[in-house]
Amino acid sequence: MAHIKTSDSKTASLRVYEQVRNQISVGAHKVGDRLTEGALAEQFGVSRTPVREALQRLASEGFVEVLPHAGALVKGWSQGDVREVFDIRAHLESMAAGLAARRATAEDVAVLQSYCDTMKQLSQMPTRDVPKISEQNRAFHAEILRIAGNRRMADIALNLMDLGFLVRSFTKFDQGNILRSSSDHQNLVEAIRHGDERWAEAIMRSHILAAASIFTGTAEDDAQARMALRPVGTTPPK
Amino acid sequence: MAHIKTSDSKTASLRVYEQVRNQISVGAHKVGDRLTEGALAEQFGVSRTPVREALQRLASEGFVEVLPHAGALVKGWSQGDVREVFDIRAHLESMAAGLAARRATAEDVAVLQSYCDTMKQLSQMPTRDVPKISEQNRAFHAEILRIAGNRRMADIALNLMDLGFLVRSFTKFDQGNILRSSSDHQNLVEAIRHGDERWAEAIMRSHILAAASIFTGTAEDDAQARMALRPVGTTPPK
DNA sequence: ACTTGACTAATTGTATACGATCAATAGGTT
DNA sequence: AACCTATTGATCGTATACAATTAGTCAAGT
Repeated sequence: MAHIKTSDSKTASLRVYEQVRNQISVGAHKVGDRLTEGALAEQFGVSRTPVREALQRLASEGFVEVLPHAGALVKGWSQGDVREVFDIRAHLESMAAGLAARRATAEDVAVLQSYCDTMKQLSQMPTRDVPKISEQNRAFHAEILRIAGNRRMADIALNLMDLGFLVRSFTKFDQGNILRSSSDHQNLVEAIRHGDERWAEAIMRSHILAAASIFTGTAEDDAQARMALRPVGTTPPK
Repeated sequence: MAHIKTSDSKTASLRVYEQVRNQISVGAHKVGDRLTEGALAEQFGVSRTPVREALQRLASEGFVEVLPHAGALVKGWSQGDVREVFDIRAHLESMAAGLAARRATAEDVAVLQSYCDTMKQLSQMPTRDVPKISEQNRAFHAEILRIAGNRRMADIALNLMDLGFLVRSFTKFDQGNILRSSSDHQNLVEAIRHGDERWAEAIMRSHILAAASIFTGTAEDDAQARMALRPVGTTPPK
């Protein structure tokens, strides 16, 4: 049996990559699960080759860790990992906010304002649609990175941001946190509108470090994450 | 013709990756060259599969760009690209230097000092062994990143540093630049030895921005690089 | 001269097969 | 029991074959 014709024009590698990535981020694969090439190939109805490529990409982006002959492990996050990622983001994105403040055009500011407004609306609705808020949040940050004009930096920062979704503790974002975050965004728009680099940098820094403290302060639910995690820092390539 | 048994224990993918990477960095493949999977496979006596993996890794690291059906292009560098990379490095590595100043043990400082001494010796020899100096330089920076204790950041920064070898304008490092660089390193060791975060950060920042100006200031040799250049209005050093 | 369109050769994308390698397990020895 | 060693089964690393896609070419039409 050969071809169930997939009207999907993308390559199989990409489809598998996106699917697995999504499965991980919604928790379908828990931390420490072993993803073997054969199993995934069967699940998606493709051969091992595209699965391999997908896993390698996921590994290079930090979502999984491939062990030589033991399957790919879904990576867990220690508090140290969270701290690492948010530290880097705090530096890179505050730099980006500063650049954005210097470079933003009127249209850029308008776009930012619109993202900000949408998020404000969402955050005030009684039922918090956390995934949607999260999406708007990502778009807002991505837009600032775009305006900053350093493509490489944007790629790095966005990847780090997406990695954060591995820690799917959306519940940690209570109403108060969301409102504060939304307010931070509005301040960022103002700082950028006025071209105030220092202010923009400072807001972004505190904005991200605040998010970091939410995670590191209350990281309780993944006991399994910590268990599955080998004492960090030691990737043992022989 | 099947297997020439290579006593090399590494995987073929890795060997191909390293070889191609090296070939690019020493200029055996010029900017814009098309590397096809088949040709590389034949050249290295392996099948296309490991070549594919090597190329994908090289692409994810920015050394080449894979075009869907036209082979992998060896990437060139515009002045904008150089500016981007050094901007990011300036932020990440100054952050690392600050962390290192806070965390370094006596042994750490000793190691740094030894790298620094070696480099000082090399830089004072009449015949500049630029590759060796470059290697020591990399080791020095890598050590600071290691001491900083943020492995992710170290990975990112090292990759950016290695990317710099694509711009193989070693000749641009004249005696003066090398001596200044060596002196920067000694100052960095002092700052870290005294646990002076701010000082370490500042030195690293200026150290890297100085290197950036060497590249951007005299990037003349790639005509196509200039063509790809956009009047990117980023950070005019005042 | 310039565009258009079909054709061809080259290249990648994917499937499959097989051997190599390693983790896990069982069994024997001290 | 604790330790070592041989076996085994699962999993990967690589080679090879084939299908799908597209870049490049060239001739015909405007």
